[in-house]
Amino acid sequence: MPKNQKAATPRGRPREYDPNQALARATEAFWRAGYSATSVEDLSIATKMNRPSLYGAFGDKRALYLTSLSRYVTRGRRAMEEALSGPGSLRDALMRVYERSLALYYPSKGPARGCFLIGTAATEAVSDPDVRAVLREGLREFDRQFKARIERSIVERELDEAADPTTLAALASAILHTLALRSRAGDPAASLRATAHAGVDLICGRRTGES
Amino acid sequence: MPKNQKAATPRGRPREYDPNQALARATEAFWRAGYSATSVEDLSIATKMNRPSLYGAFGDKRALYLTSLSRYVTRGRRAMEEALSGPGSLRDALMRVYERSLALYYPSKGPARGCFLIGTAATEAVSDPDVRAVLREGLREFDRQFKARIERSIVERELDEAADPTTLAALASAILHTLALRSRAGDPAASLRATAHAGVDLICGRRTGES
DNA sequence: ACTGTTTTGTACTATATAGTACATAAATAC
DNA sequence: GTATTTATGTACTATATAGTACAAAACAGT
Repeated sequence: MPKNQKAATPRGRPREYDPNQALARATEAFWRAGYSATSVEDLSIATKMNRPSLYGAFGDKRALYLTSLSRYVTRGRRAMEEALSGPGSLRDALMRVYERSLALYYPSKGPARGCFLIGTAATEAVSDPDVRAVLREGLREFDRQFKARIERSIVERELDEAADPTTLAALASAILHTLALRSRAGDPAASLRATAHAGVDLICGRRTGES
Repeated sequence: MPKNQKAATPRGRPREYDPNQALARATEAFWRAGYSATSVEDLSIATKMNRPSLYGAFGDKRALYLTSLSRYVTRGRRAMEEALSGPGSLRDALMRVYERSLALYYPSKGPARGCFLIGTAATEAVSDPDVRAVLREGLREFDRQFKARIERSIVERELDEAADPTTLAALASAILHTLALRSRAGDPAASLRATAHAGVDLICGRRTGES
């Protein structure tokens, strides 16, 4: 039996928190108020960890924020892969992405909060190069995925082969960005759903107004 | 001669600051770092006003931020009216809006900063109803102006009368939103210009890839 | 010159916040 | 049991920050 593997029960006093859940709670705190307006005290309360445990587990506030952002981008990437690779047309796939995003932006309880990355990292991005890098790479990742799905639609003759996947993907992302922003501005979900539909119609080549 | 008018020279010690310029400087400070990360001390330095003068002139930090936001929206509305009412096609008008926005988002000196409203108010909007109201109304104002210009294009037979001005305006705004966001994420201005062109092509009814 | 008015600049208080030192607790290894 | 290891909880320090009190300064009117 090789003993390289992590010990079933580590040495000292066991943790009283679940690191993954704590990170989720910290993310929610940042999501509501943004990076700068969230104090370490707020994070301590949200995660139910005392301050020294927080520092021990995640480092300082900035490191915790960057970890939260990375986790959010990773999970977003997976959710998007799933939504885009599902059955149906390009239109179906895109609408699945937007519907899932809206479900995230409007939690069943609590106020509309939009996208964690777009809603909070955009503010810090100008003054913090690391946040900017995470934001830029996150947005690029979404661009890439939209682009790959659009390329597939061109290969499958669903879209005209004259269509440019890069710019169409940028526009599919633009729809996502406007949903992220407008939900945080308090727009009703129904109006954003309509916007998403109109955007998808345009991208998929149906002129607005046609039935 | 009626004496209701404001005195040419008011009573006490004259101000050593220009209120409008001070507001512009405060806006720049908020623009860089966001509302929460900007301290009153930062604002005092940026405006070259000492703290008591700041409070006397603009109230507390939050009031100053709301005033800065309102001023930005007002000026943005005027700039947009000008850009949209200028000569040329709908395509020309929309591109003027985007070009002017990019000029604002990428200052000649200093790092890219995106849109002040979108880049900073979106973060505060969830927890501050007043900021949320300014953000929502600001976005709506831009929607309204795009819509009015699009309606004009329909009347003038430039656009198909089946086109829906409301959703097309929402998409024109979406292009603006993605520019605002991506510039803050550090994307190069040239790539955003390409995105704007692609979006305008789609809105004005030219399929991507056509010459 | 004197008075009243408004702004400025210094200095202060009270609180919030980040980060850490240290004693205690809870587990494993022997 | 005893030592070792890791986590927890309290308490502390140092700094940052918001907001204000108060005296001095700079003007107008008389």
